[in-house]
Amino acid sequence: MTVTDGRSFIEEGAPAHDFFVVTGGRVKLFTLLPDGRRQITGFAEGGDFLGLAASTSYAFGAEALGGATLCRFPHAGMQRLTERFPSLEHRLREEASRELALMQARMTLLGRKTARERVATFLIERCSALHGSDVSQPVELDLPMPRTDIADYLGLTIETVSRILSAFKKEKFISIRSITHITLLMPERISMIAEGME
Amino acid sequence: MTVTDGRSFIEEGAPAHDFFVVTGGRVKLFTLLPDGRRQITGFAEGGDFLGLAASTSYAFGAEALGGATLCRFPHAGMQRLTERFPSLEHRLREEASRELALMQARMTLLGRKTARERVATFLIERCSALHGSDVSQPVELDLPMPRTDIADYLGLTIETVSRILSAFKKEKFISIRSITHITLLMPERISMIAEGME
DNA sequence: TACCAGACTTGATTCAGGTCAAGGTGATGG
DNA sequence: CCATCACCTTGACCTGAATCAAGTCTGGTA
Repeated sequence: MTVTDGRSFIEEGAPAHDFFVVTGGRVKLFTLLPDGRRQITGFAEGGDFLGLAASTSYAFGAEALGGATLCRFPHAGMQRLTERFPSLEHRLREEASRELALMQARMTLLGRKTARERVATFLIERCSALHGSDVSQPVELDLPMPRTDIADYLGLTIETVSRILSAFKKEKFISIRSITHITLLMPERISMIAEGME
Repeated sequence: MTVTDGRSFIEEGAPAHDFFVVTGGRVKLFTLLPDGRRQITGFAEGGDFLGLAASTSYAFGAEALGGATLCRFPHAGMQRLTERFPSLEHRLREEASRELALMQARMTLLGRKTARERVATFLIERCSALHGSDVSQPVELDLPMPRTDIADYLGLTIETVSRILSAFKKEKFISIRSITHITLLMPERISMIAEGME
């Protein structure tokens, strides 16, 4: 199943019949308020599961971020599979647990961190998604999502995200080679900021 | 296993050996930043599972809220149990999924809602935890947690929570019979505010 | 090479919620 | 019956991030 850029393939609140696995590209998950305010609750990429949080209806919407491919599994079929392979059930629970732990960290970010700390956390998060969490030397990052998405992910406005990236650049913590391509010059400093220790 | 009021029984970051079920009383889960800022990521009560989000170390701390009783299950024992009763694994996943959906809603609250909307959401949440989500007539609520905890749960300060409750009272949406005892006089109005539709 | 549209940046101003600082309240014990 | 302490409320003021408003950059097109 292929989804083109910006195409929505899960509608928040729609009855949940399927379960997805991202096989290629990237996807963003979000919830909306009636007046259009949006919270991006996560990004998913190759190998990630989608729809674990689904009961009878989806608790989130999902949209491709620059083209993505997915595998769709109807719930009924999944149930047959888990009955046949009980270890799959275990795997799914592990996946859900990992996601839960991530979300707790993100709740702390949204509830208690300053804008500067949020952006720093985001950079470090991207960084350890790609490479390990080695924070001792410069790292090149690719930010495949537009600033709007970063803002909606961090609970900020696009202007604030932009301003803080500029500030980090002026402070020589990062260099911005192009809109999507950023180098962390001092990852350990950014990591400190992310944890609220400046 | 009994835990007295305010007693901490899970240390954030400690190696996770156990899994808990709350059998009585209430418990709060939280994460801390190095400088003491706190985000309460959830409240748990009778029947709730704790530690689903645990991998090798706990992603959160936990503390009793006015005395609680718990059942402790070592991970190893759990594993033996799930091997014996595969349906338990399924049950755990369901629990984790439910929790995931709740957390997505909470991320939207923390990232995108105003203080007024957050407090309204909190009241409605408490309300539907006790009774159904019938929002048509006055409901009596018991808030067993101090204002500090409500504030840390909503990503606000205690002063803001207090001010907004007072405002709701002046607007005749609620009446405050005592610190812990609140009546929603117009639940449907509060519900509207919670969703950002005023 | 110049033009255009969409995305990003930057600046000026505003405001929601935080901070700081007094009070109030009510449960407990002397 | 009053003192004390912990928790809550209220007020005055401040500030970080939002909002409003121009620019600027980039990549695609002719």
